[in-house]
Amino acid sequence: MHIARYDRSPMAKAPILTPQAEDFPRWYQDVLAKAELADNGPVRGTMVIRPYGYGLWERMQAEMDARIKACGAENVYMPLFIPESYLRKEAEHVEGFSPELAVVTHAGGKELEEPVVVRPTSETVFGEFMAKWVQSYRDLPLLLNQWANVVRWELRPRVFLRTTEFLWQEGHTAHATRQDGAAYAHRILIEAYRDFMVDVLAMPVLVGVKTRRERFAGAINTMACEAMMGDGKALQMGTSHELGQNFAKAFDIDYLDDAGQRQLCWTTSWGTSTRMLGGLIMCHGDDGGLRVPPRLAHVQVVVLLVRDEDGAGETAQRLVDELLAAGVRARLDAHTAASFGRRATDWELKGVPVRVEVGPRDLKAGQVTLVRRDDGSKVAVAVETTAAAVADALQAAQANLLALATARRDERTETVATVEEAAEVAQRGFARIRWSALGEEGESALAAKAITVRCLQHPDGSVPSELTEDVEAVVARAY
RNA sequence: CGGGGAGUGGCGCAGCCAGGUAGCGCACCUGCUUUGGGAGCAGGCGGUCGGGAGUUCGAAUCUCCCCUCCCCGACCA
Repeated sequence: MHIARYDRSPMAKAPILTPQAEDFPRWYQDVLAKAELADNGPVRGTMVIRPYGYGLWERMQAEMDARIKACGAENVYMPLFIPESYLRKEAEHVEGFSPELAVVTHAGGKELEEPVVVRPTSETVFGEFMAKWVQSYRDLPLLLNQWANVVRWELRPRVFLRTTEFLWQEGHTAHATRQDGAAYAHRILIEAYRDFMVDVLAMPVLVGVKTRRERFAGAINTMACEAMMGDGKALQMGTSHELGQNFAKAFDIDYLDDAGQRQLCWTTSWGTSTRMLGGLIMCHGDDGGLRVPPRLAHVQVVVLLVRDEDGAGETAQRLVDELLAAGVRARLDAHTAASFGRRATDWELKGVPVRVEVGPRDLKAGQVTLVRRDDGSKVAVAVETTAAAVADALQAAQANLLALATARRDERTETVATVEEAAEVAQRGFARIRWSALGEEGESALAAKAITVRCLQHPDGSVPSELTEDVEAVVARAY
């Protein structure tokens, strides 16, 4: 068994993609097009998600949905249209969202008496119906989730990262006590979100609480998962909010406790979106394109038939069948009308974790060539051991991507003492600074330089329940 | 909304200053030869040059008006 490394000679040819180091945003655009992930939609800020991109989203949905259900929530569907009056019931909420609302004023050929809003999020509709469904302490906690599209009119859209319409899941829950609501919002953040992001996406996200400035409109506490991208900038991958009793008051979500007393509920909401696709691309992508972690990949292995000679075609098909039977998401590329190099390059652009090359040359030796996308390694393996070798490679690739992303994050993170140092470090990565040394004044000063506090956390990475002296702010430039 | 650019086949661009048959690369289609790292050759399809008005024998090119988009600064999953 020999190990080789695919040498991408820098002098050989013009790069397929704009190199990351040359222009990171351009590289991102190139990947979207070349990996056939998405196009811009006809209306500014909208996106068309292509089959390969949507396949990744479907895998995200499946993994997230299982974790959300494991936390006890059930799926529902709420309407796209919301009466404008609902939004106005919670003062901070409407204030936070009004600039980006899409409002329907005309329908059915005439002007509507009351305009309807295209949901930017569904706290208000959930509030209205949770009030109806919750009567007794026995109805609590009420744990709901929905998968839907939402619309927030964006001034500076970027595909996946900030689009006017995007897909997401939004969870909404009602609880008897503040403590129970807080615990649940935290549980979702850790057990559903962080677990998924670290374990499946191989992204070493930080968790913490948002400052008052960054808090969700209408929440009393916002927690978030923050990831570092390949260029050192931060991306919020998901949020979980304690809404206190703000929405319960606005929508009369109350119940009778076991002593027959009327009590107001405590509610939460939490969401993750197609933005995670953007995060995935910018976290793991390299100059050869996307690199998809195996546990997420909807195409984990492509069996690439080099040439259909000497029974290579039958062997390739048999290997695909074997892999599928072993539970591996495998696909056959027998499109030999296209050159080998073209097809290899295209699958690398798409980031398929493992490629098995089957051709007459290897088969004469009873072998196939196994290539890993994460590190470019090539290994010759005996045909009959392919399935086992693939399984090992998938596992190793998953671990390697997480290790690489963690190493980069740690290399680009520095603990500093002053606001000036924080601003300096944030030019290339994350700066950690005592919140007591930064404060809201320091936060404002950084904001003038387009640097924000991504989250507050304890030095050990845990989520603070109160702002004790040891709490640190993670500050960075962000998408 | 403030500052800087650009609109020409699906994508990326040249042509404009010195008006005169609308071009190039990629992609796409057909054929042949290829196929172990982005194939080659030959032949093809495809554009009212962002819109309108004007100057002119003649406008992608000159003049005026309008529209749109992109990039950098205040909000967000």
